[in-house]
Amino acid sequence: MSDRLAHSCENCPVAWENFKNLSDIEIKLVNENRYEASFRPGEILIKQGSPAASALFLSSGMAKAYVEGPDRNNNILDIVLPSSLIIGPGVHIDDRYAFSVAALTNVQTCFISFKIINQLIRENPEFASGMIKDLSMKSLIAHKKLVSLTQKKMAGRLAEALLLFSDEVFKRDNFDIILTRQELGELTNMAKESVVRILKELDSLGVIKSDCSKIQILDKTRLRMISEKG
Amino acid sequence: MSDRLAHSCENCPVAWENFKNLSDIEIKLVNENRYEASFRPGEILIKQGSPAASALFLSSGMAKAYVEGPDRNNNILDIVLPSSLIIGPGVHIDDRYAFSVAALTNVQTCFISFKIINQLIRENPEFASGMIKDLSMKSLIAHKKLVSLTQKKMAGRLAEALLLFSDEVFKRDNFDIILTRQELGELTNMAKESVVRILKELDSLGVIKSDCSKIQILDKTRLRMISEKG
DNA sequence: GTCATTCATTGATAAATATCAATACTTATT
DNA sequence: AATAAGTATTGATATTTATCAATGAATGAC
Repeated sequence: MSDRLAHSCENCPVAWENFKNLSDIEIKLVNENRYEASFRPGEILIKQGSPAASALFLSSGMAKAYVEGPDRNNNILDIVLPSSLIIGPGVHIDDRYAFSVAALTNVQTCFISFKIINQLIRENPEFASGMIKDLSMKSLIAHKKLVSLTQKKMAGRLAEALLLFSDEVFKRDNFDIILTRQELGELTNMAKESVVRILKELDSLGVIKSDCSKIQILDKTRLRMISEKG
Repeated sequence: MSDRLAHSCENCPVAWENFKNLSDIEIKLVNENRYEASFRPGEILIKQGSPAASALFLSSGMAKAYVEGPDRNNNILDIVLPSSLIIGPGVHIDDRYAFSVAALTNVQTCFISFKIINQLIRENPEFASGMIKDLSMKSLIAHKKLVSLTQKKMAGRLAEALLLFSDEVFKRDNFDIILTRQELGELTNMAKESVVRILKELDSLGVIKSDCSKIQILDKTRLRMISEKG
């Protein structure tokens, strides 16, 4: 992890949408209290339980947000991409991060002191409102995830994960999945062996082509059906 | 469901904590745009998917918040008690309720137009901040629920639910559980028959006494252990 | 009070999924 | 290149949990 200060928020192409609600003076404040850092794959950006002092943004790369359960069992909550605010809900409650974040690729990040964020919430109602929208959106996603994990069977959950990568993360139909089978299991709540078996099954059905880390979606309509039918 | 306007927010003993951040004029505004309604057990206060115009508070009674999955499978998210804000996260996003709420007992409610809430968010930074805290707290609870539902086995999940009733809802060790076995299953993500079997098992272990709707916790330490060990 | 309906319980069985063990394959390191 | 460590795959098996079917108990409607 190497530190340096670079670029500027004013014209950042991957700035958080809510920063558009800030005045020039306010965005300058953010910019002056911003620290860049870069991470390599596997390195931990945020550790669950540690004191939460900053909000985090990726300027490039991908990371995973996950909760560590008892017995080293993890649940991957989300694949984190640039432009999205990473701020554990615990920050507003008990000053602790409620989940961990680890780099999946090389990652460039900006840390912005939570003091500044808090000040902006109090000074700029539009910004506060944007923060509420952001939290609400994440809450909605969490609801969906809960229903998916509890009501769908393995094939449906894995299909959903593949669609996440295709539609949201890579925005293409063939990609190098950046998660191991173990991690895919942590995302979809199943054992790594089950991930392997269901990938193979989807492959033999002709819905996808799966060769180690390379995934190609052949029949997206069918994959969507499997995802929805559970 | 009968309507009438009564009491007043100014000295409501079960007012939402965040209303304490409002000025006299603001609380008056809330009070003037408030409608009371009462419901009987089973009646639906909020229907998932319907247009979201109001925030809801219980002034007395208990309700269940639940998401309706495909195929009439429900997940009970939470038991709702007085003093807590009920406002689907969808309200800030797409003006739809993201979950349903149904009365478990006779229930007195206050509906407060979301327009007013939104206005207060923009005019009163402390109130906005309180709203962010509230959303964050709910988000934290959702994380915990996710981990619990995916990583614990049935006995652990049911033990957790019993502790919820004992510690949060009734604040006593013997109570008339207000959920059917079916609903207990929707809360803990298991079949109603499994609920019956595990209650029986906990009973024969001497941890609880379970007789239809009457539950008595005999060994809370042990119950907590079962809940934590999974 | 009687009937109908929902709710609770039980046992038997089936389905879903995890675990274990062995092996092959990759990747990084010396 | 040889070794080691993590990763992927496969088959066999065990565990967990749901489903089905039958019955009794409780509750509400008339």
